[in-house]
Amino acid sequence: MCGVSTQTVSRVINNRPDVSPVTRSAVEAAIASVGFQPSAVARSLVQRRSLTLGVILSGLQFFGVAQTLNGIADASEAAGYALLLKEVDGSGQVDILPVMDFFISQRVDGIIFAAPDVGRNLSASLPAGSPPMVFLKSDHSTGLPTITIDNIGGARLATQHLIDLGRRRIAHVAGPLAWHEARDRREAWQETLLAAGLEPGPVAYGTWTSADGVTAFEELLAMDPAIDGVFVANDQMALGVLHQAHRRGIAVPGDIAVVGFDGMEEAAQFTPPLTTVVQPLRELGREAVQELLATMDEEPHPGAELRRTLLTRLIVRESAPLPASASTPTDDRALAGAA
Amino acid sequence: MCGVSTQTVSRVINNRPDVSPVTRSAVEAAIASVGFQPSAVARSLVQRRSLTLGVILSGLQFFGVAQTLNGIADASEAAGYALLLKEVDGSGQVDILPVMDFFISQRVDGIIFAAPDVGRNLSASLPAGSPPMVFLKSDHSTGLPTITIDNIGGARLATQHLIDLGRRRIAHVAGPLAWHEARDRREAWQETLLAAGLEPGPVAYGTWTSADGVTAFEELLAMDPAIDGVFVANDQMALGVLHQAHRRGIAVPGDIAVVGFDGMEEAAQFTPPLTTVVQPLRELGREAVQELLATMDEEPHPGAELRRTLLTRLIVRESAPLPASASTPTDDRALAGAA
DNA sequence: ATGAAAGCGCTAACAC
DNA sequence: GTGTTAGCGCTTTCAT
Repeated sequence: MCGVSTQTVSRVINNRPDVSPVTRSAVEAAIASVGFQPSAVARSLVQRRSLTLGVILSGLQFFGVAQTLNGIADASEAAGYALLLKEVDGSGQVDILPVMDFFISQRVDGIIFAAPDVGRNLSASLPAGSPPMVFLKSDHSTGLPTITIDNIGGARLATQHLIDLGRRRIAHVAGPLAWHEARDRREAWQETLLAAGLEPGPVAYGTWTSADGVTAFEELLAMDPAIDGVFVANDQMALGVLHQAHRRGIAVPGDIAVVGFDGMEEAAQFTPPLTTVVQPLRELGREAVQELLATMDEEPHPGAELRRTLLTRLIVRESAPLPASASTPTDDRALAGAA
Repeated sequence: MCGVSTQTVSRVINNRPDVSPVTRSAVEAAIASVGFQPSAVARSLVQRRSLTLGVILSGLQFFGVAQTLNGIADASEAAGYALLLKEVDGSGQVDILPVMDFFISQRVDGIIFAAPDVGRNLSASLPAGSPPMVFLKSDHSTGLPTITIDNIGGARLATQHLIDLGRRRIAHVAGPLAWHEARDRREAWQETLLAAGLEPGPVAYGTWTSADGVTAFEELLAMDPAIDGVFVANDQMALGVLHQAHRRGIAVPGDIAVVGFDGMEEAAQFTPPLTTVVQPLRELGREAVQELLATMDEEPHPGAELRRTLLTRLIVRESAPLPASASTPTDDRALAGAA
């Protein structure tokens, strides 16, 4: 100590009121001169909180995941929390337990789970001292605190739009069914068609990539050359569909109308510009953080099950334009439940 | 303690040899039954290392950044290191010092700096107890340990390809000059043209987005309607260029040939498929981690300045096809310096 | 307004 | 093989 000693320094650092101005500035000077940085590690140890949130995700290369992380980083930064990142292998079921243990040993104050899917057995076997968690991509049926995009509503929007356009033979390009999003979108597509008295068209599968969109579209055509509409489960695969249609001389939307899902910015510059369902993904990330912080504040209610759903909206562009007789149904579902 | 006491437990956890088998299994049983997780925080405190790497980046929404992070996560996971993530605002100069202080207070073992640019004054003013750092996006002139993509070589490759194609009026769509990548690519474009005895065409600027590609292309046409080739500084903006060309009835590559930069997977499904320069970004992330770990091991050489450059390669597609008389110059530069 | 003592959960160094 | 002692750098509690 270059003057007085230890306890007072702590008080200065934490801006406690009970320090005399002269002592304070003396200490501050000393700190600055040595370039001293208090150890967050030691502080975490004694205070039993790390001001750190754990994030577990997979598939950073996908638009949606990166976008969500963006929102998470944003909100946690604003709240003064650091982010401990864990990317897991996306293929196959994620074994969540080791990751949980890791986060627990790191004493994170909360965990955001944004990997594609969780083992069903999870809720039962959560380690004892687990910090609060929020799940972003599971379905609500798990009984875990969950925030999701309204995939069902979004897919319904997309499919209904194709129906309103007068299409009758509507196919679907789905994502890998290990992803909850892929299941929901396919489901809603099918139900919407049935509800409209139409027979569902063929389904092909891809792994979200644009190259898969190409092959999936080929499969659809092979299964039924007469399709006049396609709902594609994400924008990247939709790009592949548009590409292959162009290559084969199939007019979009003339012969086949195409609707995507994601709302990535680039979709407006596809050829033709893509009608797509916009997901509030950044919002999703922010919500997750806020929800987590809220949960941490009020420990009394461990039973209050969180199930929030963020709504989507349809952006209509040339790949599946408005019906001729339309009024203004562009944003027929607002972004509710947010902020 | 449910049997013996503290030190032995530590030995069991760390798999030390000097524990009797019976004691070991007893302790392990106890640990499992309580669901005990050792505190990484306390361990960090006493060992003065956190097994954590700090990553500072901005612009997660951009293909390149997310891709790099992917590589970083990959390699650090493999090496048993956790990742502390800090996203900063990309617009304008990043004030790195607060972030450094944050990381220092968190006692990270190393720092990867992947934000667009660093203040020139940095090298001088680095805090005293800074852990080893690696810079991914700065140019080598800073005197800091740096790993970069060979933007200059890549841009040269792209431009030369257009020249070889017989184009004579070659324009450029550049990124924001605050990014070192944008500066290098523009520079190399210009030099390559001059070296070939051609006058550089017009330059327009964008902020990496596909929408900016549209407007930038319009600006180029306004400046010089006779351009017959465009080198675009990233694939997303190139998408905008292709889109706008199509909209205006300009044939690609017939009237104007287009070459991008990034090598994003989707480029193969653009209309027409995009000729582009592939960057080994995931590799870049991995290299960064490995370099950092290596530096941490051998403290003796603080002066050994690291300056590695990862080479790019050109993928030729329809937007700027091979010259008619070509042999096989597709991969005329290999991915050297890697692995 | 300041200091002294104790302890957060672990490991290193040395006994035994 | 196992226990003891000490201390990592901080904050709490209680004296002064």
